[in-house]
Amino acid sequence: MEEYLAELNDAQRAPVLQKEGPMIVIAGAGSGKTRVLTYRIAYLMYQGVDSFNILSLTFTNKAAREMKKRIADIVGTSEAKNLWMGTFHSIFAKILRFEADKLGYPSNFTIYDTQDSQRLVASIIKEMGLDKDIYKYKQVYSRISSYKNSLITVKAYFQNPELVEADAMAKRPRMGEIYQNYVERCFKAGAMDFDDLLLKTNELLNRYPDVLAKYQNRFRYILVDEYQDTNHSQYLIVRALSDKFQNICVVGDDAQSIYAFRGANINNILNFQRDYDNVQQYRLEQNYRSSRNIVEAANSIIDKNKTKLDKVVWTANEPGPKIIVNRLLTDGDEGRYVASSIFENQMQHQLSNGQFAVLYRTNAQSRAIEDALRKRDIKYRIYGGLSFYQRKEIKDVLAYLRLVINPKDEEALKRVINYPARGIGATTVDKLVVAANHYDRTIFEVIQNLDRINLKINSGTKTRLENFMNMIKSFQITNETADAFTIAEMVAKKTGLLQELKKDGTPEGIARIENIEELLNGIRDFVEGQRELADATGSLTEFLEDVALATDLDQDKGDDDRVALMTIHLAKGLEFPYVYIVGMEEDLFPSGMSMNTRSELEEERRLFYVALTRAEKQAYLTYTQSRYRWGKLVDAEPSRFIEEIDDQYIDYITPVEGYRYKPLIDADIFGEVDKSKLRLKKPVSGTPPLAHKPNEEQLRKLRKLKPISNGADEEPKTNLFNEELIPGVAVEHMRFGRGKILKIEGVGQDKKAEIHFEKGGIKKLLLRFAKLKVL
DNA sequence: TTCGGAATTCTTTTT
DNA sequence: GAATTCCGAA
Repeated sequence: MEEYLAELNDAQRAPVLQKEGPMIVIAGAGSGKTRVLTYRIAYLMYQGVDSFNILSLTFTNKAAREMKKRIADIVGTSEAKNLWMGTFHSIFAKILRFEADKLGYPSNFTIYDTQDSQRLVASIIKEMGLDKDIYKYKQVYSRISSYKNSLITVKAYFQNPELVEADAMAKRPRMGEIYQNYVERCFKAGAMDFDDLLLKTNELLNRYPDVLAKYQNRFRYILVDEYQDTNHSQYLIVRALSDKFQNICVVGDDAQSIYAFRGANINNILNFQRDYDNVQQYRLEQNYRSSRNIVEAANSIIDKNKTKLDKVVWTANEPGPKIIVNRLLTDGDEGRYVASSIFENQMQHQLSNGQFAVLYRTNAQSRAIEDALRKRDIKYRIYGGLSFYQRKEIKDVLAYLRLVINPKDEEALKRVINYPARGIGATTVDKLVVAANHYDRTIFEVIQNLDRINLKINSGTKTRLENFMNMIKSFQITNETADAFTIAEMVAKKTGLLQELKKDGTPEGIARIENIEELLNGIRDFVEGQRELADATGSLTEFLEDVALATDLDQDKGDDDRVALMTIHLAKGLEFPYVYIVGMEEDLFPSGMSMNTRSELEEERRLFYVALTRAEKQAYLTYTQSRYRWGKLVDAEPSRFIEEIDDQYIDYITPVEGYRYKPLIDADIFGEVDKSKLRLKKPVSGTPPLAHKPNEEQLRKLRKLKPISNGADEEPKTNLFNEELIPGVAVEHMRFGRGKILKIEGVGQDKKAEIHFEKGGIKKLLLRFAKLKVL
C-alpha cells in the first residue's frame, strides 16, 4: 500500500489518509481527483473497513467500473466485488427494487425514460381535453421534473400558493392536475421515471426510520464524486444516509458545475461546511493534465465569474503551444477545417484518432463534423445524441420485453400494441385507455376482461386484442424458466418485428435488423456476464434496468481507435491530447437561451471552462461567419468567450481574404445541363443516416469513380450500392442550400435520391441522397 | 383503420 | 434538417 500512497502528492494524500469524519475535496480540473477517490477507497479497505460498508456515487457507471477495476488491482478482485459503486440513479434503483413493496410498487417496476414520460404527459393533456399549444407536453414534463427534483410532491404543490399562482400566471392553471394524473398513472403502471428514483428514495428513507437505519449502518463510508452537480433530491439522500456516522467525503469543483438545468445546486458544494460539523477541507490545485497555456487561459476565463470558491489552479507543465482560434465561413468549412487539421496533426506527430476530440454545445452540430471526417476517411465515434438504445427498432423490442416483465407498463403497451400493425388502431386504444381510467384498472386488465365490459369494440378487433394478449402471456410463461436472451430472441421472432423489417427491404430496414441482432448479442453477453456476479442472475429485469440507466459513455464497444465527438456536457471528466471546440459563436455558445440571467451566463462560462480544460496538449477554437440553423443560413458572431481569454494565450489564424471552399454543386448548373438527361436513383424512404454508410472499400471506389462512367456509350444501370437507377426529370431549380434543392417529378418530401447528370458527354454523380421536393 | 404525403413546429445541455 | 401533427385517400 505504501508504494501506492507514494504515487500521490501531499495534497492528494491528505484526504486519502483521513479515515473518518466529514470532508470536502475541492479539486481543480485535471488535479487527479479520481485518483484520490480510488486510493481513498482502497486505503479504507486496507485499514480494515469492509467493502460492504462503502458507498461510492459517481457520475457515470463507466467511471464506477473503471474505478472498481483499479481498486481491484490494488486490494484484490474478490474484495472489490462487494463495493457499492455507481450513479445515484442506478444505486438507488437497486435499493428501491429491494424495498419496493413498502412504497406499493412491484419489485420489477419499469423505469420510464424521458420519451416514455413525455408521451404519457402528452396523452394526459389530450385526455383532459386541454389545448396542446398552451400545454406543451415537453414544457409540462420539464416543470414536473423540476418539482420532483426539488421534492415538491403533488400535495406540496397544491399547498404552495406561489407555485399554483405561477402556473396560473403562465396560463396553465391545470398544471397541478396534470402533475397529479401523471403521478397516478406512473404508479398504476408500476413505473418510476428518472426523478422518481431519487424522490422515492427520499420518501423511503423519510417514512421508514428502520429502513433508514439499515442503510445508515450499511453505508458507513460514503463518497460522492462531482458533488457540484448534485440536485436537492440527491443532496437530501446523501445527508440522510451519512447522518449517523458522518463519514462523508465529497469531491467536486464549483468551477465545473454545469447541470443547473436539471436541478443541480451549486450551493450544495458552497455550503457543505455549514451542513456538517468539523468539516475538513482539502484543495487540489495542481493540474497534471494540461499545458500551462491551457491552464492559464482557462483561469483567465473563470476569473470572470463572480460566484466561485477561492482556488488557484496551477501547473508545472510546459507552456506548450498557444490556443489556436480560427474563423471559417460556414459550418461546412468548419468541419472541413477540423478534419484537415486532425489529419495534419496525425501526419506531423504520428498520432492516432483516439487522441482527438471534437466538442460542441449542441448535438445538432455533429453533422457537419461527421460529414467532413467521413470524407477524409477519419474514423470517429459520436457519443450522446441518438444512442443505440434510443433507436426506434431497439425501443420496440425493449417495449415488448418490458411488457413481459410488467404488464401494467402502459407506455410499453401503447408502443407495441399495434406495431407491427395488427389492426388495433388509435381509436381502439383510446377506448381502452378511457375504460382503464374509468374502472381504475390497467389497460392490460381491461383487455383481459373485454367480455365483462361493454366497450364498443367490434368482434374482429376483440379477437385481435385477445391474440395480442395471449402472445404476451406466452412470453411471460417462457420467461419464468428461460433467460433474458432466449426470451428476447423469441420476442424478436414471434412478434413479427423482424419480418416487418425484412419486408421493408430497404437498406435502412436491413440496418435495423442488424441493430436488433446486435441487441440480442448484447443481451447474451449480459446474461453471461451477470452469471459470474454474486448478486445477479441474468434475468430480464436486471437487463432492462441496466439499459434504462445506461449512459452513452457507458458502452465502450472495445473501441478501436476513433476521434471522439460529443457535447461538452458529456466530456466532463474526460481528457484528450487534442481538443477542438467548435461553434464558438454568440447565441450558440453561450446558448441563446442561457443569456437571460447572470447565473445562466456564468454556467455557460463554466461550461467553456470545462471544455478547454479537457485538452492536454493543444486546444482549437473555431467559429463561423454564418451557419445553417434549422435549415437556414444564419449570420453568426464570434462568442464573447473568445474575447475573454487573455490574448497572450491565443494564436489567431485568419483565413486568406476571399478564400472559400468550392461548393459541391454549382447553383446554376442547370443552365448548362440538359434537364432531360437527369437520372435519379430509385427513391428510398426513411432517414437513418447510418444505413448507407459505405465501407472503406466502397468509399475508395466512390472517390475514384466520381465520373460514373466516361463513355457516352453505356448508361450505368446500377450504382455502387447495386441500387437501381431510374429515370426522373428535374422540373425546376429551387432554393440552393442544403436539402431542398430541386423539384423533381415523382419524388416527395423526405425522400432521398441520387442524381446524375450529363455534361459534355461525361456522366457525373451530381449529388448523393439529396432531399427533394415533389412538384 | 391504415397509409402516404405535406404542413407545422422546434432544439441546449442529460440521468 | 428532423420530428410531430394533420389531412385526405384507399
